Amino acid sequence: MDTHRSFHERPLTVGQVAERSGVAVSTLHFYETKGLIHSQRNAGNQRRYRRDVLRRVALIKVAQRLGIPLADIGVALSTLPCDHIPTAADWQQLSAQWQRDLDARIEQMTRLRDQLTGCIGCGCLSMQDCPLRNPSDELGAQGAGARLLETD
Amino acid sequence: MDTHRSFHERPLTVGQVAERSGVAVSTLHFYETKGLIHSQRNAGNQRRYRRDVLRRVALIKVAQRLGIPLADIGVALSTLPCDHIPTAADWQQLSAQWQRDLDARIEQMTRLRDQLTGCIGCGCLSMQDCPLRNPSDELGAQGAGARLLETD
DNA sequence: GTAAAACCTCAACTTAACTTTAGGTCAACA
DNA sequence: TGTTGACCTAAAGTTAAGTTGAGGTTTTAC
Repeated sequence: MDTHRSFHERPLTVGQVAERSGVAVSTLHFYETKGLIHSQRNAGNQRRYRRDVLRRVALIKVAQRLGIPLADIGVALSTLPCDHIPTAADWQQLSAQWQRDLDARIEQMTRLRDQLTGCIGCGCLSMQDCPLRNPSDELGAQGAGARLLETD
Repeated sequence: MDTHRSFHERPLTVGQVAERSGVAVSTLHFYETKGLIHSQRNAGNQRRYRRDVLRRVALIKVAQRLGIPLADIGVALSTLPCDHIPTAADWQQLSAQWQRDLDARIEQMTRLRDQLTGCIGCGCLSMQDCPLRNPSDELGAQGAGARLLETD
């Protein structure tokens, strides 16, 4: 039993993490320089990862799919404890923020789709009061707010 | 009447396009080098734009909000006619593709949100059969497919 | 008719997120 | 015990999407 546990808690090499997470070794090095992940070193100066790094990398990738820049992901990840392996509650708190982001993004995309359908797709080429003109329709994590769309 | 029409069809300078579209002059130059927009030159070699360039720029920005890279936007825009000012039908055809993209993106985001809610947010930290492991869940225009998410 | 504002080109710089290369070290195994 | 594959660092290169700067020309406005 103890043997079994220690097998499963044996730290991972960078190559193993790369293979299991699907990112390149160079990317893991890169993430480490950015402070997104952390490692211990063995006697020969090689990286050894705790297994929860896999979840961290997974979350990085999920966040990237949401268009969140690495710097912001780093800030979010830094709320995780460094002194112990994150618990379910730790992860939950982290993902809650991104769920709100996602909800907002979905809503904005939906609005965009409706506008595209109702405005560009239709005959309102003069765009007298096209909803796409709305300058306050921002797409959160993307940063850039919509700009004024003039009549043509 | 004729005076009025010619006023409205007078070509725009790059500064006017910049102001009315909300993008920088340098960006318009840049878009032109990428073939995303086109201009005529006056006697003094200055750019003069047809008014429909505003719609083109607007569409570029909408597409960018969807995460579509400029190169792909260029391909889509190249389906517009160069020999005449695009009609409503021309624009409609173009936007139809992006509506499908949008639909797909919205669906994927929704799925992602549900997974985040149901998986990372919950206690399934061992992730034996976590939906986020699903390697076939791609985010179209983003290019990168989801990678395998290993158990930790 | 002249001065300021707007325009021109071309090249170099910027940021994000990586990848590649070079030159060396460590570890697994036959 | 040697050699091959995995690792190490540091620096340079890459792509996307622009921005900035230098040096010169055109337009516009008084």
